[in-house]
Amino acid sequence: MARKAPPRRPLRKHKRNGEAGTPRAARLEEVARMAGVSPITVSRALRNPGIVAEETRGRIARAVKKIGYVRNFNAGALASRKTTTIGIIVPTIMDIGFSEAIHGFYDTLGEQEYQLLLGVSDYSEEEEERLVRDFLAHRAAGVILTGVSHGPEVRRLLTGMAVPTVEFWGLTQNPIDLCIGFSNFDAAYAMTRHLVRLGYKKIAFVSPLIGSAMRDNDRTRDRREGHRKALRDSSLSIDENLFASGRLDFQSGAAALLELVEKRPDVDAIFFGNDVMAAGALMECQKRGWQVPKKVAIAGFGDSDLSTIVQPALTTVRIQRHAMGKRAAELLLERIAGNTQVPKIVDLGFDVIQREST
Amino acid sequence: MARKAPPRRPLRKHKRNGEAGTPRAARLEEVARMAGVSPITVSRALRNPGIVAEETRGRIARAVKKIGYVRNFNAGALASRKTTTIGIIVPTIMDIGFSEAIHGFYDTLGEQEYQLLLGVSDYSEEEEERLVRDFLAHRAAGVILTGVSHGPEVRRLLTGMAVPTVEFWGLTQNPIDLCIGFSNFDAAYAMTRHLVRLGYKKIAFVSPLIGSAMRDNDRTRDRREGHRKALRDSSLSIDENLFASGRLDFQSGAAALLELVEKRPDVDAIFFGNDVMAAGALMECQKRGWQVPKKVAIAGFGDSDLSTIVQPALTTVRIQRHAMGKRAAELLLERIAGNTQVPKIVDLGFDVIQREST
DNA sequence: TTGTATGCGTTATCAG
DNA sequence: CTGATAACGCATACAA
Repeated sequence: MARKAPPRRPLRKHKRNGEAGTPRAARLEEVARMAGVSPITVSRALRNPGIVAEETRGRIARAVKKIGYVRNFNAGALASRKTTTIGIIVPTIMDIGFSEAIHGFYDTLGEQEYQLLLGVSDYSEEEEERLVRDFLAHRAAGVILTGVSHGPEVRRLLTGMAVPTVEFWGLTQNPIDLCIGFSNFDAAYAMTRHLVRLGYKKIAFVSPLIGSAMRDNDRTRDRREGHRKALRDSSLSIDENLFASGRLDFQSGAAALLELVEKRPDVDAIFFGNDVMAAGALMECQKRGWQVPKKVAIAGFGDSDLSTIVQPALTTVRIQRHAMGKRAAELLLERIAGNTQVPKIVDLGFDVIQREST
Repeated sequence: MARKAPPRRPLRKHKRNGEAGTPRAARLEEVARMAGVSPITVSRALRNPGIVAEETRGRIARAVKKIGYVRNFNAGALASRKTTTIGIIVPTIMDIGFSEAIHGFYDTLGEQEYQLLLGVSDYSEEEEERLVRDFLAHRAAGVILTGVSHGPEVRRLLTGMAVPTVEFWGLTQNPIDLCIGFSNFDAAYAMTRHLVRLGYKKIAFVSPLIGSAMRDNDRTRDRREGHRKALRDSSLSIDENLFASGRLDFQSGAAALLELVEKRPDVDAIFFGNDVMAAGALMECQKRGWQVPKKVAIAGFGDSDLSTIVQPALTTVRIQRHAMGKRAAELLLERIAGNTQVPKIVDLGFDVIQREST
């Protein structure tokens, strides 16, 4: 029983890269050796050329080129606990509004040597949370979220890890960190009031449903509520037959138009929660020879390119899509840079654009 | 002179995290301590739960939750020399075609726990090269590029680091690694031949110009050349007055139409290199009361949603936008997984869709 | 302006 | 199924 433990052989120090199997990417050290300097000097030359002597820098540059050295952000991030990665989540990229916002980010980020991690949530809070987790696992320097309502974990994660965050496309008094956008409620309210002023009495509202789950979301809900409030404030009755919804595409816009006209033949205006649906309805009117806005007025939301192209040109709500992205990125970068003077809530507003369809 | 060197004080081992200043993200080790296991076990439980005893796994899960641990991909990537990051470069996201392709990637990547680094090159080869470099610095597991012509460095970098790569939206016999798409040349050729068969003789072509540099690119060039070849093969003369170009938007489509009609009043068909421009031209015709296709036939490229909505519905070339993205991601993932049976060149083809505008 | 020593948080490898 | 140890490639802190 009382057997002695076997004498402990010294553990063989294992080299992970023993065999010359897979070719490895070049390391800083190899560049350093070739340039006759230390690795840290190469590192400096690459990140902050100004602080390295010109002559040294030249030798390093040559070595880098010759060896084909490519930086390793992962190692760098680990050592410095910093990254130049920004994570952004949009519900979809099939909506030109979000595409344009992303375009806006790019105008700011591109020049600043930041990389963009893109997440598409498909309007799902669960998916959004998963994506936020991934961004944090990447130790993203900042995160941009669409809208102002998220799962509870999202806020906890982001504040817990103290990651600069911008919520855009909506407004709230209690942002996770910063927020920039416009009030969906106010915008819809304004449009409906505008329609009332034009003399319309039976004003319908169409909610776009989105994502594979075909749900609405906080933005859509806010718009619908803004519309309802405007009706109440105008002493117009709220008739549930004047509400419809449908998938966010041309066809469903046309379908919603027909549905409403059938339910309430006397409907005199339809406010679509999205330009695309409004354009679809406009096309349907054209096909059927219905005069717009004579038979029925049509308004959209978003002021996409479409709205000036269709006939008649579409009355719509203009929002600052590109600016929203651009400014969001600017705010985020300032925040990351440690600027404490960054405004926490930025309202970019909206405009009701009266054209020919109302 | 002969002063002795001062006795070497032992260097103070510096702790980087001496002060309790910035709160640090929790580490694997802390979770391990709380769960009463070693860090490596936690690591395993997180990455591959199956190989850890259920009971152990439970304790670990609880500790993770309590501590609020979030994985650190940077450290993981460094240690394993692997990432779950895919880099993709598109020329723009303002074109619905690319948006839809990205959407396609997502349908594949999302479920596979990969993250997406997005690069927008704005149709610039220099920018594309910079982005590829960034992706490599992130040690992306794979890269997806738009089109098949790139700066020379791009190929060198990608092959040099042996990064699985898919080029999409075009076809070439000599891909960097894999490629999937359709022949822009053949597609345009087919459309023009189609127009010839319909009896048109004066068939114009409009090249969309893109990016802030307003250039064309290999895809556009291929389409134009396909068109020219079709004319030659049909024994139709090539008249430079039947070529125009303009920014890729509605307005420029309308402008190109007017320009062509002015230069060649007898133009009987116009093939636009992009649906958006074609739709713009269609709108212009409608405004002016020009019958389409009676006065002039109009064809587009891309089969976007627009094409079925405009009146008359637009004849166009359908390409597999969503499938291109989805399949590209599938190919890439198989390649990353080490599957050597992946086809190197995948032709998704195209279809000429005859509607009412020709 | 450059170099030395050390740590970043994880995973591969090998042992049990 | 779990653990001990040594890398992974770079940047910070400090010294020279």
